[in-house]
Amino acid sequence: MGADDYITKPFEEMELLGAIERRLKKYESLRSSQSNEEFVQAASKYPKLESILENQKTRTFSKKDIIYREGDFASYAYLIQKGKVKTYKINVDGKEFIHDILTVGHFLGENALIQDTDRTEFAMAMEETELVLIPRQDFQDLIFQNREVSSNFIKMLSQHLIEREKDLMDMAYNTVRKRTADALMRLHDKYKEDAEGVVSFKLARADLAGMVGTAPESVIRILSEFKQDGSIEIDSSQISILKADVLRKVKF
Amino acid sequence: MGADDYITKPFEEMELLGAIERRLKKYESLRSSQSNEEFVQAASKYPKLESILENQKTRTFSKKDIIYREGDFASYAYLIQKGKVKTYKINVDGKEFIHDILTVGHFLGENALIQDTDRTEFAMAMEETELVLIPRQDFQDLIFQNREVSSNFIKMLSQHLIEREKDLMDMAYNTVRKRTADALMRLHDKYKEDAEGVVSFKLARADLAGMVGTAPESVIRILSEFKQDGSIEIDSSQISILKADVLRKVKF
DNA sequence: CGAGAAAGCTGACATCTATCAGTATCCTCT
DNA sequence: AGAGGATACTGATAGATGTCAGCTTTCTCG
Repeated sequence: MGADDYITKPFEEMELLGAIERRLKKYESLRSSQSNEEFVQAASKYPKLESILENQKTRTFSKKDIIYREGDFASYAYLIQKGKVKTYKINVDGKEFIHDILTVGHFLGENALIQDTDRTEFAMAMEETELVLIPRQDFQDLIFQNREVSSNFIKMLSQHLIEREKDLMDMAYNTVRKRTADALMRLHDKYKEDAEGVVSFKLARADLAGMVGTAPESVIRILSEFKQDGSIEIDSSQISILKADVLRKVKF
Repeated sequence: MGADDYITKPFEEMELLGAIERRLKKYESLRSSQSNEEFVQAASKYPKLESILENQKTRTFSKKDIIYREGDFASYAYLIQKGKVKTYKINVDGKEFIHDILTVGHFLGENALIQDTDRTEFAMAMEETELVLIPRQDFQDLIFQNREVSSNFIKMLSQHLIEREKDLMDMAYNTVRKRTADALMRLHDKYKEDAEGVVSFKLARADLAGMVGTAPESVIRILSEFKQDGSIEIDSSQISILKADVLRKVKF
């Protein structure tokens, strides 16, 4: 598959390229909305990529540190080695809209490099976080100088676009209640089960509200409904999903 | 710029490729949300492309004919030669959410070919419409077999993604009133001024509602407000934008 | 550990918007 | 041109959700 195209590249870059190709191949074969997380995890498990990344510069961030701001020049893409990061926009009234919550093994901030623009969103560390820095030029060379990779990137972006369009319709016509259930399911599918087979995660109500596109108070009320019917369990900011099947069936 | 890459292709394809490259270059240099329309118009003005397209198969559709359905195999991309087409999804309750309204010179249905999937949306002729058919394989060869084109496609898709993410936040936090004003402005920017410098277009309330993601009655009420303050003029389904500047400043 | 801050929660309330029902107007097709 | 259907419009109403205010619980950091 076009191996000749990068025969002259240094070893590290070849390996990283290979890993990203594989990541994209994997992605291509999946069509569900949780596929993003899956393929990124698949890539992060690739041992060669791991070893390369260990040799790179890293940087640490404390809770609530801003990693980059909307409008910033994009110097790096990042790989999360430890911690949790939210990417979000802020609207004219100062309300946050959270795009994504990323954890270990996820890539972060690559879009501005692909697009070759300034940052279009904010990224904030939600806890103590360590990131591997992938310099702008390295990343761009990787993406644009190989036809195979480019083709796969096109498909990946196209897939994301389709998902966003579905999100848009959901945002237009679904109730806050359903959107909240959907957000919980996205989180559910992203986190691992514990020993008892229960998925749980720590997330501020305000952040959940930012994912849903609503007010924290509304999220709180809806969560207590879900708690009433035994779908979830709440221990302050820790949310445990007890009945994912029930939540998935929420219609309004 | 990589002319060698397609030296062996037949003349027509070279020209079409060139036109699409130019289309993408043009796009790349623009960053506003109306750029999609602009670059497509730019491409359609390219005379060689026009002449090639004249030799292709065309097909006509009557008002309300469905051009393709969600789930269909995507056999063609289309170029609109005459008429008006809406692309939309339908949610579980049967409500339409309109992605786009496309007119003469716009490409249609190319996304499923890039993505290499079935249709993810519906397309319906809103009036008597004539489309040029671009066969699947031709289009895919064009897109994927040239690095330059691929790179530009990546940037284009990435740009669309950024726009959709903004749309998503707007959908989450803006009122129906503001979203309606925004939809009117999108239409305003897409249509040409008449002799008196006024932009007007014919659009069913239900379709406008489908663009905004609300009920037709809500759109009607909001339009009559805009009519009250002299921002628009209404003659049954014909809407004339009189004060675009006022509508652009609508906050809630 | 304790104080102060941050986050979670609850109730009251106003408002926006969806829905339904009914009427008026327009458009299409013969 | 005229009939019938589609579309536009209006009013009434109910329900969902945003906002504000105040209180409680939890967390953080010195």
